[in-house]
Amino acid sequence: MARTISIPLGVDPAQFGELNPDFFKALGDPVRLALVAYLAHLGKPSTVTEVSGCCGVDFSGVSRHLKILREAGIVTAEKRGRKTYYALDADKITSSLHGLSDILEALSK
Amino acid sequence: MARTISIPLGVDPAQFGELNPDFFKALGDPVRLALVAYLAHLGKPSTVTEVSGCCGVDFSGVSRHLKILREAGIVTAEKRGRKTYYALDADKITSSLHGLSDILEALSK
DNA sequence: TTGATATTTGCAGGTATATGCAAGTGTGAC
DNA sequence: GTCACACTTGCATATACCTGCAAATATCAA
Repeated sequence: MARTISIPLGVDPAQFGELNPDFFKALGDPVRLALVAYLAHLGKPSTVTEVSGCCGVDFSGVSRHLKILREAGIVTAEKRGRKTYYALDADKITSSLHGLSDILEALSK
Repeated sequence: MARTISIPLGVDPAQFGELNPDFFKALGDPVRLALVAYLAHLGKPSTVTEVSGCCGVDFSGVSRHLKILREAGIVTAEKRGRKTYYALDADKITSSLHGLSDILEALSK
């Protein structure tokens, strides 16, 4: 699967912010979206064990989902001892959303 | 596939705006994201034929992709004669993005 | 009516994704 | 060292998805 979109002919690549399908794909799964909501609810870096059980999936699956979220720049992962703390990466999420907001702004002009 | 996420235990459903995985999943495909960018570039309601050829997929595939984008509330479709005009639905996109922005705001508090 | 245009849908293929269970890795406690 | 803990990864299965081609539908033009 492509990591970035191929800019269509006639579209100025600089016209819009970065548009990465992997970012949206990562959020396009109900479990991962629930994990994001739950991480926001907890409001602090949390472990796989802590967030498991909120989505009805095995913790191994949660681990995999968190990896996908991390690779998409949605969460950060920090290892401390035998625990890994996952937290929302607000800055990266914001910048990933800019591509879309730019499109909407361009439309209203 | 679930249409909405199941709210994790301990999360107040009213705390965040609507979070629909189908919205993000629709944008999580390189072709569909390119279509969105191209529709924005054209800046006007456009037909399947017009946007086809910008993504290297058969027009039948483009038709299917546009249907997915429509069902996700990203584009509108209006039939006029034998043509169907697709256009970005800025309002719906904006409101779908609010769920995420709400999360980010809640984090910074 | 006949034919061209515009789009949608059925079908079949290949590929990708999500899941649970079990096994593996690494770290800390004793 | 030995054990439990926290997490990750391999494997197998089932499901979902994207794609092109061809056929079907619908509208307009002549």
